[in-house]
Amino acid sequence: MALAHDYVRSNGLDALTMRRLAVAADVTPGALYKHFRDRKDLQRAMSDAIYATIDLSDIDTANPSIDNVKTCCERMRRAMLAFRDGGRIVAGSYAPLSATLNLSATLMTLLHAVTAPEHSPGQLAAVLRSYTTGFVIDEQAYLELSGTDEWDSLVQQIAANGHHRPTEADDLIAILTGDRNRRFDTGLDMILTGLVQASLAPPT
Amino acid sequence: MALAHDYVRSNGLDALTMRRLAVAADVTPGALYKHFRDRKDLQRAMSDAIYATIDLSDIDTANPSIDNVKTCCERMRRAMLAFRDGGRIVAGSYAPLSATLNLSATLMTLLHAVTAPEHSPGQLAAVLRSYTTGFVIDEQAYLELSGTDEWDSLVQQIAANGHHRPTEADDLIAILTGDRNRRFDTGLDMILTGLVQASLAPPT
DNA sequence: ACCTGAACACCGTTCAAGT
DNA sequence: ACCTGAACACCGTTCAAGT
Repeated sequence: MALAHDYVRSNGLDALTMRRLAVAADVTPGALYKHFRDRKDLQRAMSDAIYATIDLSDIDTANPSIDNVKTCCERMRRAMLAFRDGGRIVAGSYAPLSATLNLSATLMTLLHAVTAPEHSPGQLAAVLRSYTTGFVIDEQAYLELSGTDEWDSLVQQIAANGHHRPTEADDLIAILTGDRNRRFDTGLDMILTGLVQASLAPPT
Repeated sequence: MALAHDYVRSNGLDALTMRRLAVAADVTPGALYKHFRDRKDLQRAMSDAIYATIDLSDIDTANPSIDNVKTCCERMRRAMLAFRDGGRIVAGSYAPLSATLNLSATLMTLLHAVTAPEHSPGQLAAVLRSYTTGFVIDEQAYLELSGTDEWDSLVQQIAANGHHRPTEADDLIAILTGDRNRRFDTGLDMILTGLVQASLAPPT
């Protein structure tokens, strides 16, 4: 398992194949199928391994706050970012394994206390997850591209195709190349502010 | 191009290979490389073809409103849902092709008028995109799984592994199996409400 | 319980050569 | 400009057989 992540870290998800993992593990390809049912099962295990790197010990679930929720999401993003293609590995893998469920549980507990009464904590958890994974996938796609000459040609294509409204093309590129930490944070704020306003700042 | 989507519609993205597409197009594998640089280029073209199905003609950009923004996002989701694995096809593909840029542009125009002054419309556009794609990926992953016996075994795993807090396990499943249209909509509301509040309901 | 060897039915991509 | 044929270096998965 650790081997699989080592491999992806240095070679990317698309380069991870059962056969290459087998040689990395000094084993015959067929032997892997005693440990994982198939490639999808391997990816689920990798997904959970990513969640397993998230340290939640300092988060006081007895004392929930919006900041705690944000910290959870930020750590989720950090964890995914720490693995090459981490976003894609996690997205839609539905890994109901221990580390994944663990994060879900603490996030849910925090949200129970913080969510405005008219919304469901589970629903908000889903929104936050969708946002975070979607964000990281885009981010990592950009990271893989930038630096290569493929990125330059993409930028040129955007400029060329968006001839009608040149400002938006620039905007599109600026968003990607800008400070992504801040952008993620602001996005979180955008989502959370609307939700807690009702409970924290009730109409006088 | 249309052929590629037909193929994915009936066989799924993972089953789409250059070779199979070639036989579907009644052509030799090598011939495809005169139309697409590689597999990634093909996926970018497919991504744009998905956006091309979105009809924006009835959206009055001169008269921007929150409802118009929501309509845009809903149609984006609809378009992705209409194609098998549409979310994954679009996610992080950075297709700077005409239909994609077209949607970006109208969304941006609408947001320019509606976004609270302290936030950037481009940033909000990115948040909405992250949310929508993330949502659809999860949704389609569920749709592919549900119905198969794999889904049943996942549900059992969730129940078994989440032994500490059984309620949350149920919650997790309920979220997925519930009314996803409503869930998407509420999520949008959650995001947008916080953002326009400042401009629509200024403190007295 | 875990592994090997060997096989089966595939992949993406390239490239000289044809029209 | 577009296509074929053929090749190269790979894939995931299965399964009898070994230990």
